[in-house]
Order: sequence, then structure tokens, then C-alpha cells
Amino acid sequence: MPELPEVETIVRGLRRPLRGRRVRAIEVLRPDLLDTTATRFSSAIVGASFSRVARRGKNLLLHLEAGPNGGRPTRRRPDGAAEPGTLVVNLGMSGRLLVRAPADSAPEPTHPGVRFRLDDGSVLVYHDVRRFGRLRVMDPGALAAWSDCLGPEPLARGFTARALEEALRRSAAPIRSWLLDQRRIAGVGNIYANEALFRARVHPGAPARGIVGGATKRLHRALRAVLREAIDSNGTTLRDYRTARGGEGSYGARLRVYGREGRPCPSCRRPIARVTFGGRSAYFCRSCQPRRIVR
DNA sequence: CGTGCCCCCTGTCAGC
DNA sequence: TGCTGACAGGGGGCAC
Repeated sequence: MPELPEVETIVRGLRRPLRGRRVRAIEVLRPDLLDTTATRFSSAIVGASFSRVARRGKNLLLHLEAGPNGGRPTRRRPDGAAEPGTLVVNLGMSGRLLVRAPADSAPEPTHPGVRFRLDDGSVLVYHDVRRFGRLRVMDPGALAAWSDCLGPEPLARGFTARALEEALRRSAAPIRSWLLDQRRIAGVGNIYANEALFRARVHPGAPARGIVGGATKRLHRALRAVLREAIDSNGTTLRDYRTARGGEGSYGARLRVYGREGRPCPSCRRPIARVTFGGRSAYFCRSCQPRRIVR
């Protein structure tokens, strides 16, 4: 569910309330959300405090600093100093990360998976109905190796139209599938892939390597514009996604094709089509996004 | 290696 | 009203 704009919104909402907060206790209600035992997970975090909060693709990175007498570090350097770990959270389809202030009047989350009790009395709750999400603690080496497996950040300076064209050339996969592959670009999911392809007037089934010249430039611009605008709207809440404070994103009202099968194309008024491939729906306008690439 | 398909899980909604 | 099947923002594993 949550794609780059949704995760970015959550990251921004977590920075202030988490900064410097020490974890006093952890309750693991759903151990299947972890890649290790609840005991190991807890001992790596309890006693440590949150430092930097960041994002990589659709993942949240909650960097930890080992405490003076707690928060067993994930590893020790040869000189014995504690290496800080990073809590990496992937929200899957329905995950939420919610901060609850000490006397929060908001209703208790219905599907809590992990609760982090913090030193100021607030609670960070990982909530996930479908439990496709994962919480992992990585040491710096593992974090770097993991990050290297992901593609570039589409909003980073280095992500140019030229770089995109170069990458597209190496694949015959349908462009919509290509955009969803996190090893090629990090952070794009089904909503924003469809929206970007509509804006770029590229058919979702077009082979990646067939997108060249002007079409590449349009796709590059469209991707970045859609992601930035969605961040400005705090993301898209269709059902499960919530900000760190439980709010909804408002970009849903601005979607042009995603979820709009049969409704008029905003450009030509012909009905939006939906076809399924790669196990997911692609929404597009047959007239504005012809199968033959318009360069 | 690249690509496509199935599955993980729960909830919701359309159709009968 | 109740049952059944399709579908949902993601991603890992496996077969080809």
C-alpha cells in the first residue's frame, strides 16, 4: 500500500516525536512481523534511543544509538565500541506506524503488532491488518548491503532522464512491471506507476527498452512530479494508509487514472481502461496512451 | 540472469 | 440476510 510518498509522509511525522527518545520496553504481539525472535529483536532495541529517521524506497529507517547501560548493540567494533543498529520497517500493504502521546484520545489501534514504549510515556505502535509488513534490525554493514540491492531514489539529484534511459534499455519487461521492481527504481508502487505513465502518455504494457528519447524525458518528469505532488498531499489514503499521527493523505482526490476504470479520461473523456498483468491492475487511457510509443 | 506466477493474510464489496 | 469470489497500496520464493 504505502509507496514512496506515503512512507516519506510518515518519516516526516516521526522525526520530531522520536528524536532522542529512549525505548523502555517492547511488546511483540505478532512475532511473524519480525525476521528474528521477539527476544533478540527486543534486546537489540530496548535501552537504545532513536536518532535519525530516514527513508529508503518504501522502507522507513529508524537509526538507533546504543544507550549507556542498555540496548545491546547489534555488533561491536574490534575496539569494543557499540555499533548502532537501524530498525528498518517495511509496511507491506496495510502497515501503519503510529505515535501515541501519553494521554492520546485517539482510539486504540485495532491490529497492533509491536508496541515500543518510550521514555516520555508515548508509545510507537506498529499496526498491520494483513501482516505483510516486516521489522528488521540491521547493523551498518547489513544495512549498506541491503540498500545496495535497491534501485536509485527517483527524487534524488542523480536520478536524471539520461540515467533512466540507460536503465530502461536493459529490459524487455512491460514498463509498468519495470517501475514496480524495487531493484530498478526504489519507492514506486502501483498507484504512482500508473499515474506517471498516464502523464507521460506511455502505455503500461510497453516494453521498457522501447521507451526512448522524448518518451523517456516525459516519464522522468512525470514520475518526479507525481511523487512530489503526492508528498505535498501527505500521500494517498485509499483504505489502510495513515500518517504517523493517524491522519489521512489527500492525494486520492487528485488521481487521474488509478482506480478509475470506466470514468472519463481527464484529457480526452474516453473511459479509463483496466487490464490485469503481473498480478495487478493497470489503469490507463487507450487513446492517450497508445501501445505504439509516441516519441 | 530476467521474467512471470503464486502465495503470504485479512477485510470489504459486488453479485447472486 | 448470507454466502462466494474477486480484489486490495508489497514483496519473497520458485520454476522456466
